[in-house]
Amino acid sequence: MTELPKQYNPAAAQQRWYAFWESQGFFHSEPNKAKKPYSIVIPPPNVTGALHLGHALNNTLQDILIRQKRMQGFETLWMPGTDHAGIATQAVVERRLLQEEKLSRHQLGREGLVARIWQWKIDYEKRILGQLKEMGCTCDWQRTRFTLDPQCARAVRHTFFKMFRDKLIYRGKRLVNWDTMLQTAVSDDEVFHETVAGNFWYVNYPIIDPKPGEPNCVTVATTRPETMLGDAAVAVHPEPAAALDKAETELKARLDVAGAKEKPDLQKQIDDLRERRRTMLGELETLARMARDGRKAQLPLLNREIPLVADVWAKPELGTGCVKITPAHDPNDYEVGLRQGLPMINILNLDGTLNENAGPYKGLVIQKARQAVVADLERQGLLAKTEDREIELAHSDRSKTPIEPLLTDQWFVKMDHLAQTAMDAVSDGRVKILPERYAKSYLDWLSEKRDWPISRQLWWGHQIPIWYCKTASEADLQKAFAGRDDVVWYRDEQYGQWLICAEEQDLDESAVPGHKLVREQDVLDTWFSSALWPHSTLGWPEQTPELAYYYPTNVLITSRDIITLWVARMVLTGLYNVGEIPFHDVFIHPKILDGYGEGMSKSKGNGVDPIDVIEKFGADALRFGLAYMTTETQDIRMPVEFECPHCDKLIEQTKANRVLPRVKCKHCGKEFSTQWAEKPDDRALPRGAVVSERFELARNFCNKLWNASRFTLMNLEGYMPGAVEDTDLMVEDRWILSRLSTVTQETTTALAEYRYADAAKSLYGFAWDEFCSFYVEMVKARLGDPAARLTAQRVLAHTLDTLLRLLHPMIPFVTEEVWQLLAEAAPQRGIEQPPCPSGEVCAGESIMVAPWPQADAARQNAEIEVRFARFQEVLRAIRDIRGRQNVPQRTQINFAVRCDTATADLLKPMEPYFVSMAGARPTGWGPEVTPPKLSANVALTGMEVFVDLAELIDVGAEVERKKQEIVRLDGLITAKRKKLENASFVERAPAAVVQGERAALKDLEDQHAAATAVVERLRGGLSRGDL
RNA sequence: GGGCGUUUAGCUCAGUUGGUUAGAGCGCCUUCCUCACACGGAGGAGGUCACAGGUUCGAGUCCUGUAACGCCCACCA
Repeated sequence: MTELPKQYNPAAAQQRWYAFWESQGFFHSEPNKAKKPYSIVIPPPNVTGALHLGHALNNTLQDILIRQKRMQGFETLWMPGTDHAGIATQAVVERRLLQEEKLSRHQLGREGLVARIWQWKIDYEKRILGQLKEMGCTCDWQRTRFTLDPQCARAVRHTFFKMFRDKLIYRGKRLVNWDTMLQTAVSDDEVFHETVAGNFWYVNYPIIDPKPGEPNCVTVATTRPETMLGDAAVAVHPEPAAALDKAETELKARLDVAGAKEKPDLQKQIDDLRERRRTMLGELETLARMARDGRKAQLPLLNREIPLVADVWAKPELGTGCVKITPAHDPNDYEVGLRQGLPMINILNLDGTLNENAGPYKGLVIQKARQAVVADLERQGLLAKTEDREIELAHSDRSKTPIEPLLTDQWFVKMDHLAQTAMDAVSDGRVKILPERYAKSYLDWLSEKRDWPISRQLWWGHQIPIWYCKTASEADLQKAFAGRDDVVWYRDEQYGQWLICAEEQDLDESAVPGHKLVREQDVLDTWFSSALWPHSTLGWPEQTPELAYYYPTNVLITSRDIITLWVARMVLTGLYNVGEIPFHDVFIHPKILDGYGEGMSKSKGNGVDPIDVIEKFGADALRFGLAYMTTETQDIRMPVEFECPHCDKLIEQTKANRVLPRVKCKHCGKEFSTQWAEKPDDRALPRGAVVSERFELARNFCNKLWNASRFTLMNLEGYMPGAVEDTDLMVEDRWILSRLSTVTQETTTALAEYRYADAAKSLYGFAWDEFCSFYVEMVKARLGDPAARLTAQRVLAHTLDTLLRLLHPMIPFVTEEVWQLLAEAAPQRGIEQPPCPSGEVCAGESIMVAPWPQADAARQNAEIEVRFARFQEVLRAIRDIRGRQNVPQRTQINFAVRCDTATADLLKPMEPYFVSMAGARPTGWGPEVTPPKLSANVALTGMEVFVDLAELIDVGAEVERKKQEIVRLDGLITAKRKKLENASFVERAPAAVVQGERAALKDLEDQHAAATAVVERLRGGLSRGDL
């Protein structure tokens, strides 16, 4: 065979084998009654942008399961696709349009913009799917779906129609989060709060016709003074005294149970409250009475009369005790407005400018209006005071601009019943969320049962299938849609119109003769289509064979931030549409954080592109590294480095340099560009990849495996298939087969429980520390011995073969590369009788479809493992002495072991391995062994190893070392004796533990004696001048 | 304000139902380019397991409290 390179070359293998697998159709799945199904739907990545390391993790974990289940004989389907991500994608494309062409979406028009977004989608979908392929993902690409494609669109239409017909969808005026830049409503989940520096303005509203003893104005505090233009009232608590009492009682209750740290703060609050009672209560009570009397205040600037109202929303313990009520622009005030029957005065246009209700401020944007209002108030002497204050300001997640609460007409899904079904599915265990703690946030969120706002004023998405008609009578509709069950309608009394919903086909604007239908312009929330993903991709609403076979899917693997947005809604629509849960398990994987504990994101500049990792370390290393880091509780912290394109050295990424367009390499002094490079001279520089050295472990591991394979392949000449005779097996054979069986079991169980890190560590340890460090080393001699060679080859090939199969789901490329070579060099490998009857077991066309190894419990051999452990101990002792005495590797040393005869019998057969693995020749075994005059020793449990060092030894150093050891042992012995002298320990601890402690003590004492003896011998040697 | 998570070697993390002298990888030190592998081999240094109490014969592990960090949720003028 041709010589293999010393280093595994991932790039070539990746390209070759992915193309091969795909051409063989291994990824494609069809319903197959002869096999059990195993299916996963991908969390469809947004077409907003390219995938990052979080996606790489998510998809690696899915592919590992899919590949393993495929090998286990399941008919596996991994359903791929992408999400149109309505608002996110439109926002990205609009922003770019504005930047690069100075065009707004209105200049382009709906059709034009949607066409642009489609082009974006095509580009990014291609890039995303390409990234998944480079990672080795075995999705069934023939089934790739997109949440906006005709099949998904049909599912959306059917769901909407069904819900509308079932009266689960309604239209209503609600205060929504309004994004003035994108000009759409966004849900609470698309809003983030950010602390910004702001002000707290105190404004005086004059009282109309104050009577004697009454204040002549009422002061309110606000962070948003411009909203006063929409004020409908000023509220004061109806019973301020009682409210203050209540607040004080609550604070006192908290004071009683509070820790020392909080107490001063609480006490201060109580004092404030009392002060307030003294100074403000009288006036508040007067105001409450005035409110009951229907008195009014004068709204400054607009000179509108607004009522004083008594409402519990006004907390006497806060602010001035009075609060302005702006029902159309504040969620709480909205509630007050409803309670008090106040007018809802909207002062905003959809673009964030003020409308005619704002009088002279009409046309100003909010920021300008605020300045003008404040200035005018000040001029009129109505601004009582201004304070600086930090404000938690709501921002749109998409446009990053401040959210304005706005009263608009929106569509909603009623959640009460639907949410309950989704809660039940998790509560009763039909859907299992792992780790379990995440079930709590799922249930908490659903239990609020807040109606789901599903309309978005966007152009990119599923247009709501509703047509409005104002003029027709119900008889007209009945006539027009006679005999059709795919059209339903309801009366919208508020606007005096019909809402007509069509299940599948769009309605023509003249569908009702003599009347004009107008289609709803809004589109649906992107999660509406994502919610259907598990069944829409399988063909619902058709009863397809796929739906019958693959649904419910087995597991959903996703990250924790979309448990509510997505997971909960999938469960609910699955139950509603299909009548069955969408998946049995939900596995929530860790988040990837940078070295500062911050989440990775492109906008922060700390994001890592999986392709950069693949280019530097290989796809297998990416995958294995991620699996290795996927533990149950810990997020993955990953310090990030730039890789200098000039000298390949790594430069730590800091918060400072991660936002720069160019970075200077501290090693070679040359500059390179980053993702921020925009100016031509920045862009001209070579780009520095962003990577993390946390993948080195995995890269090195792949290389280690490659080299162990290389060794195996180099030694398979003359291989003959066939079973091995049990009597031909050497101790190391039995040992490695025993370990192999255990590891097979561990890996299988770990993956079944989504314990990826455990599976990876188990395989890593076995491959490196057992297979490479011991088995391969020990088998070397036999490979040169014609009589022993064949058995050695067979066990070696079998072990490597099994190891490759166990590793394949995690590192598919290198295992396939080796597997193929192994199939040529050692066909039909397998050690049992007969190894591979049909040849299919071991020498299939690809490791991808080879069977998953079965743990052979009969091969697990405790006795052999004990013998091996003793052997390894002695070996380590010899190497230890060689190391500490600085004896060169090539200098052979002699050693003897004093131990009982049973141990001697155990170790004697290992003699040749001491020679080959430690360059050490045994001179004696057993109880009779006497130490050479000048020797170094290591005392082990029931054994003492002597290395005869004659002229080699540095006696002074050895004595010093031993003295330190004695001190250490003294400490341990004292502690142990004390423990054993403790009567309650001896009485109450289990006998086995006590016995174990006694044995440990004896062992320590033996070690102590041995060390003391060695010191004496060495000193004696010195004093007699034997050196 | 509520909830969740984390805190173990310089760094990144394991540590199973409480039980001998707490582990790994990287980094560091010594040494070896020995015929699979320097992306390697051999050896070594390095930890009062965040802190304070408690339960227990025995606590990194269980309980309570404290602190720091992170995440999620929440309508406060």
